[in-house]
Amino acid sequence: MREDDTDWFTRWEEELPSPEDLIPLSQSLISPDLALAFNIHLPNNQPPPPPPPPSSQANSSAEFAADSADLGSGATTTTGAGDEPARTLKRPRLVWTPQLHKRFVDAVAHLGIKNAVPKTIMQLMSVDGLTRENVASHLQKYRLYLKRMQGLSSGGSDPAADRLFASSPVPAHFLHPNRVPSSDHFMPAAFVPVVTLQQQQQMAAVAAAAAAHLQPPPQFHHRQIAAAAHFGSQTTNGQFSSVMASGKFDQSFLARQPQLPQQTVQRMATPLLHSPVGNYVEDLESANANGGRTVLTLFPTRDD
DNA sequence: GTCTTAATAT
DNA sequence: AATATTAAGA
Repeated sequence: MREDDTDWFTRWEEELPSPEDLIPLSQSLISPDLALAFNIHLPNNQPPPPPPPPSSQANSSAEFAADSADLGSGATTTTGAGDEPARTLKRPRLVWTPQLHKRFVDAVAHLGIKNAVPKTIMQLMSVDGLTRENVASHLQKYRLYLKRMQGLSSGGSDPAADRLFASSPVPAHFLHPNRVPSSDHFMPAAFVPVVTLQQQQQMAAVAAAAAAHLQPPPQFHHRQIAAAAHFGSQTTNGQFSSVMASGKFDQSFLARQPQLPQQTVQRMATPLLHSPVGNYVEDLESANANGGRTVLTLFPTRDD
């Protein structure tokens, strides 16, 4: 049931969110309970404009949350009151949303296999609050995923597994390194400064509720539910196909060669859009016997 | 010091 | 289950 998809990058580009699309909402980290208790609702986002070529300039940073906009750049804050938290405080678990993962994949793709190490990936992603460890951990898992993928030539596709990873197309070079991406195609428009929002939080919550066959809180709209439910289900159709006919390729990315000196990564991320805004929202994992675990959710925007 | 991998913890 | 943390080796 796998179809060939050699145009994945086309789709990929199309899916790049435009600056207007992202709502840089700065928000201090308020305690999850607080956030949930007051569950804040998002402004909304405007209809998605077509994928503009790089050079579109945006000014989206206009509307900041009246609530608490400072935190945006600087230290991680945990509670609105104090602002010297970082140290010694445990960060909430990061939730790798499809959007965030996409960013990760983009970063890896653009760095080139060789430079795609946690630190550089992290830098390229330029997601405020994202740590090297976050990336390292994700990278490790992602590599395992790719490896697994190679094992499968035809036939099996484990649908249930790896939903997240399946949500972003795997660049061909990841699988067959023979090709050099540099000279060729794409270069995704521009990274947009990220990120996070409560939209996300709500989406996640709704998705969780949906998954748990629960009834979502009344304030959510159907569209949101649909969107939330959608992500993760498929999104990506036939990304792998004849690629691995021969069985094995040079796993340059999977099994890394000797270390090489790392060089400075120039963040191609939206150099001049607006100031990097980092926001996180704490979210409580609900609907599960989890004991209310706190998570860090970084999320850009919509989904289609 | 960073990276990678495996194992283990939450 | 997903993510974090740690250990050990390069």
